[in-house]
Amino acid sequence: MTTSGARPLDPGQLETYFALMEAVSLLQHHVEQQLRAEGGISYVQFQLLARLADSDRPLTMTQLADGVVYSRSGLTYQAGLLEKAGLITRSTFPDDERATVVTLTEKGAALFERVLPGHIEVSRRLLFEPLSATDVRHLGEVMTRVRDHMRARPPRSAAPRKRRPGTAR
Amino acid sequence: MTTSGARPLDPGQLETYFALMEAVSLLQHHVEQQLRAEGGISYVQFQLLARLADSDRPLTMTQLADGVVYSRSGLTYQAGLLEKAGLITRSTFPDDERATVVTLTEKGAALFERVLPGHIEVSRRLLFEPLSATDVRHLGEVMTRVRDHMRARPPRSAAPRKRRPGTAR
DNA sequence: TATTGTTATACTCTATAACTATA
DNA sequence: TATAGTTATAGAGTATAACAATA
Repeated sequence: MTTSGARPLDPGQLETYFALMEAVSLLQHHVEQQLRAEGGISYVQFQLLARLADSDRPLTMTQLADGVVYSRSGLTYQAGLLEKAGLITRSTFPDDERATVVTLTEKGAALFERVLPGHIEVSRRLLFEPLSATDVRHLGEVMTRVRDHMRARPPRSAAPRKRRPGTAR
Repeated sequence: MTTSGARPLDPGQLETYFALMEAVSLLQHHVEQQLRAEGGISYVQFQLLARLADSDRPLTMTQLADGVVYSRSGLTYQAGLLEKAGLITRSTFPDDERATVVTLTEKGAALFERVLPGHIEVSRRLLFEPLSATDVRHLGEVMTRVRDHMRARPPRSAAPRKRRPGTAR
């Protein structure tokens, strides 16, 4: 193995990849700062609040986790923090008592509303300021395609092992 | 206060922003998995090795940190790990004895070479596969512009400005 | 005094595995 | 047996502040 990736990228590709990674790292860092400063929350927590704010009905833990967090316990941890801060509530889902439904409290909704403008302002100042309308449209189109591609194509080599259902471990 | 960012984004902008953030989050996650699985290193550590591999001369800690890590102690921590793993060495810089110069060991260079193909393969499969050559060129051009914009325009509200001891907080 | 880097420390976050309870 | 979620726990990473040494 390890020969699977011997084929080099085109020169421009590597540059593009690094520019993308570095730019987004910087963006993430600034966004984290803004959210922490103005709302005392992390970007992960912001995403969870955003999902709940976006949905007109409560979400189960599993629905909430999707794409935001990569382990169940990670979500339980974050939900615990949000609940302790009074931003969400958790309760058993009557239709399936294994599930937990998560609701945004008024305080949570208010915090989200309070934090959102600054969040948008950061993205405008750091990301959109140097871009034309055409750039933005193209970037959005391209990254949407990439995102959907990734969602549809889960890891191949990244997974340590194909675990069959029910296997130990 | 909090009205600083009341102006809304154009509809497409918010979508673009979230698509970008989610796509790159997924990409980062896969990349971390690959690096951890094949080389036992994190993306931060990969970046540090990459910088050293890219440079024909050793770098000081400060040069190495630039853009990769946001605190001095964070770099010291990472350098400590890399040194303990035998991937780099640190020694005093004769010309300025305050500085530490970092050198890639043969083992470090070998690890980097070993891990790079898989890294490239992940980026190809997840990022580049759904993109045309034009998309890649445009994406690279746009993200380079954004990156340079961010580098040139450090945080406004987020900056841990030089504060004198005893200031608020 | 300012700068380079390290250390001590506290904190946040993540992930694996074992667990409970429902289906 | 499988699924939803929690808990226990361990480990990785980050940041702030105090520090030492050099410029």
